[in-house]
Amino acid sequence: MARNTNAKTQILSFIQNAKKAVSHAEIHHSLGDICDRVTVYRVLERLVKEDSIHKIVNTDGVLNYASCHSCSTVHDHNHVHFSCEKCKSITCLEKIEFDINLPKNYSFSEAFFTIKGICSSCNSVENSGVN
Amino acid sequence: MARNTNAKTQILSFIQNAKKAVSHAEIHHSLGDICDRVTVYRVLERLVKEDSIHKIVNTDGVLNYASCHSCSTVHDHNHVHFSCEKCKSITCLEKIEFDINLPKNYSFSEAFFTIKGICSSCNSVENSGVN
DNA sequence: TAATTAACGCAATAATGTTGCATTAAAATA
DNA sequence: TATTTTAATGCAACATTATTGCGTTAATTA
Repeated sequence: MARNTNAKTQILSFIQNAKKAVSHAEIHHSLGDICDRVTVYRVLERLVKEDSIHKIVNTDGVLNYASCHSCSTVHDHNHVHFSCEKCKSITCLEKIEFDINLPKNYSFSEAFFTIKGICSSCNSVENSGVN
Repeated sequence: MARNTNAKTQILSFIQNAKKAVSHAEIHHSLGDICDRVTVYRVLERLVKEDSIHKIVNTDGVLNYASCHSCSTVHDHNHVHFSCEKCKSITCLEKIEFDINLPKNYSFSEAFFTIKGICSSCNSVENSGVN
């Protein structure tokens, strides 16, 4: 049976409190010496398998992890992610709808939709002249 | 000014003839000793910048490269890619339409849409009982 | 054909991800 | 609570992927 270890608790908490999707490197650097690099990989793998967090591939190929606040019990992975070119944050845009009409004989399994651009808060900063 | 070298010619030709998007590793292994690993990286970077090929991030974070046959002069990157879970191929599904309605104050730059599933040819193989 | 310099090869280095195995500790149970 | 079980960890080694610097090669221009 799965166990609630210190590493798992802290990593999950870190991801849940983050306002954006975070990478393995960010987690490891931020949590410092609470556990080994390898443990972070293994905990992330476990959390994804348990459906506590989900994995997002950034547009540059970097893997990021996020807990989806709107997904209460079950994660709906088929929503759109937004990747900000300025602050590099990845956020969920769950409100966006899309239709999938695959060609004949294709089977659907999962959708990974990411839109690149400038996020709301970066646009505000830009407009206000502050940086 | 940009130069047409042997490495560039062969790599571009390999990508154009491929029926699916190919990774750096696939290109380097297939073309063997025509050039160094580093050169492959640099040629791919150049080809992307020149808009001769485009870069696709697979759902597992692996970068793949493809020349888009339907994009004659200018590449339209905002179409959907299909990633087959069985044969691992990545193909373009340019016919799929989607609407993007970003929330207030977000700016759009580029869309990366990938759908995971089983492709047509793998489904046919499965149905015919052959493997 | 000579000059220019983009592109290359090679070596070194960094970053990222994986595996094996002995040890540790979470939680089930006696 | 003490003991047992084994999931989870740390550490070392290794594999893969990506980047950088620099001297050399060769594609293009003059």
